[in-house]
Amino acid sequence: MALKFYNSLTKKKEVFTPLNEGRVNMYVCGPTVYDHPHIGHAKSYVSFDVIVRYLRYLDYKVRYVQNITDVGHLTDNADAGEDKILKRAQRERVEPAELVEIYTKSYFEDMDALNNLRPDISPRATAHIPEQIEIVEKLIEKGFAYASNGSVYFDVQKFTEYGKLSGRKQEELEAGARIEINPEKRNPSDFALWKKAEPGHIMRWKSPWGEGFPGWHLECSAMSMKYLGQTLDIHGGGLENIFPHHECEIAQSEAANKSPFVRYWIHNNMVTVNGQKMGKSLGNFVTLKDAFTKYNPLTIRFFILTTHYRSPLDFSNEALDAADKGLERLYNTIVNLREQIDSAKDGSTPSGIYEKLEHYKKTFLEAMDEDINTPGAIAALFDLSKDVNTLLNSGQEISKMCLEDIDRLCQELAGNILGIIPKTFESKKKGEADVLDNVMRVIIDTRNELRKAKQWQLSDFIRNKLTEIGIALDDKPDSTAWKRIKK
RNA sequence: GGCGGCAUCGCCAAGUGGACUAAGGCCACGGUUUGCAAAACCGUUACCCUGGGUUCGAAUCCCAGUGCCGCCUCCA
Repeated sequence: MALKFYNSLTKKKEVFTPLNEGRVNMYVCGPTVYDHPHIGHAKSYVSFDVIVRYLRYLDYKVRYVQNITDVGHLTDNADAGEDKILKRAQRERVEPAELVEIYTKSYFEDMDALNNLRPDISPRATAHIPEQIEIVEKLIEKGFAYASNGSVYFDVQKFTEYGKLSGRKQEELEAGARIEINPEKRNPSDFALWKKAEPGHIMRWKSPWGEGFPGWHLECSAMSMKYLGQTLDIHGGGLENIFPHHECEIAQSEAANKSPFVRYWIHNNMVTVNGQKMGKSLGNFVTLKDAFTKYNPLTIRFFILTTHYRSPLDFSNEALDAADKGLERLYNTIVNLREQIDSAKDGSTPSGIYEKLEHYKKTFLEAMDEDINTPGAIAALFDLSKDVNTLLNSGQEISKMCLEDIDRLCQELAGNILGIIPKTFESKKKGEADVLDNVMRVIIDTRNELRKAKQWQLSDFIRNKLTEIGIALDDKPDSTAWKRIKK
C-alpha cells in the first residue's frame, strides 16, 4: 500500500514520497480575512485537514503552514481594484488591523468547530513585509521583474515556464483576457509584486520603490519559503486559485530560487448551493455560522467528506439531512458499543471478529491511500458498523477487551483520521453526577413498573411526551436507554 | 473565444480495462425483533447520457454527439 495523490501539475495520480524521508512540508492557501468564513472554506480546509491527519497517521512528521491574508488581496483581480481589507474596514468604520482581528478570530472559531486541527504556523502577510520585499529585490536583480512608477511587476515573458500549472499559454492569455490595459506594465499578463500606495491608502509600508503594499501572490511565496524551504512537498488550495494565483507563485518562487517550488500540487473542488455556484457576486453565500445554527458542525464535516475532495459539492438541505441521518447511524453504533463496554463482564471473543476488524481497517486505509478517497473510507466504516451492530444485538456476552478493541479501531479511523467523532456524546453523560441522568432514571424506572403492569397507555404517554421534548427512549430486553434527539 | 472538469439506482456518491450479476449513505416497500415503538438486522430497486470504435474483455480507453459545470474579474 502506498499513498497516492493526484498532482495538478502533472495531471496524474502519483505515489507520494516527500523530499526528506519521514517529513512533510505542506502549505495551504489560507483565507483573506475580510468576512466570516463560508461553506467553501469548510470544504477546502476540512479536506486538507484530513490530508494532514492521514499523513500524520502514516507517521510523517508534518509541518502544516496556512497563511492569513491580511493585505494585498484586491477586489478586481490581483493587481487592480481596492484592497479588500481596506475597503471593508472603511465600510465597517474600523481600523484594518481591527477588522483582520475580528475575522481571523471568526475563522479559527469555525475551523475549530469543524474539528480541523490548527495549522502549525498561521503566518500573516503583514508580518512578513521585509521577506516579501526581499524577494522582489531578488527578482529585479535577476531580471525577472521591473519597477514602474513606484510599483513592481513580474515580467512574465522572462519566465518561459509560465503556464505550466494552469495549461495556459501566453498568447491565449492576452487574446481573450479581460485584463484592463495598465500602462505601467510591459505586458498585460505581467502581475504586480509590489503596488504603489496612493495618497490616502492607509495600509502602506516603506520599500525601495517608495511607500506601497505587497501584491497578493507574493505572500505565499515569501512565507512558504521562510517556514518550509524553497521546495514544498505539498501545496494545497482551491482550484479557482490555479490561475492566476498559483501560476504566479510558481513563477516568482522558481525565478527567485532556481529550484522547483512544489512537488505535489493538490487542489480541492468548489461548493455549489442548490446546484448553483456560490459566489460573491451571486450573493448566495452560506456562512458557517449560519449553517451551524441548523446543523451540527460535525455533520457538515461528515457531509463534506462523503464527496471526494476533487469533486464539486452541492450544498442543500436535503443532502445535509441525509448526511445527518447517516452520521447518526454511525454514532448509534459507537454509543451502544461504549454502553456495553461499561457493563461488560467476562465474556468471550466472538470467532472471526479480529479478522473482520482487520479487513475493514484495510479497506478503509486502501481507500485513503487512493488520493484520500474519503467516501470509500466512510463506506468501510458503515460496513464495520453493520457488523458491530449485529454483534452487539446478538445477545452474547462479549469480553470487555474485545469491545474495547473495536472501540479503539472506530476511534482510530473515524476519530483520529476523519475527525468525525465528538469527544463526548452529548446524548449520554455517563459517569457524571448528572442531575438529568438521575431524573431520567426515575422516569424510566417508573415507566418500566407501568410496563410490567401492562399499562401501555400510560407508558406510551410518557415516551411520547419525552420524544416531544427531545428525548428518545429505547426499550431493550432487559433495560431502557435514553438519549437526546433533534426535534 | 481559450483552458479544464463532469454525466453511475428516486436522491447523494464510490468505482477509471478483468473477482462490476457496480461499494456505501438517504428515501421507499416488504420482513425479523418489539406489548407497541425506536434502534438494529435481513431482503427488494442500475442494461453505468447517446452513437460509433479499440480489446479476448469497457462504467472504466479512443472518436463524435447531447447536456451540465468550473477557470480565464472576485472567491476556498
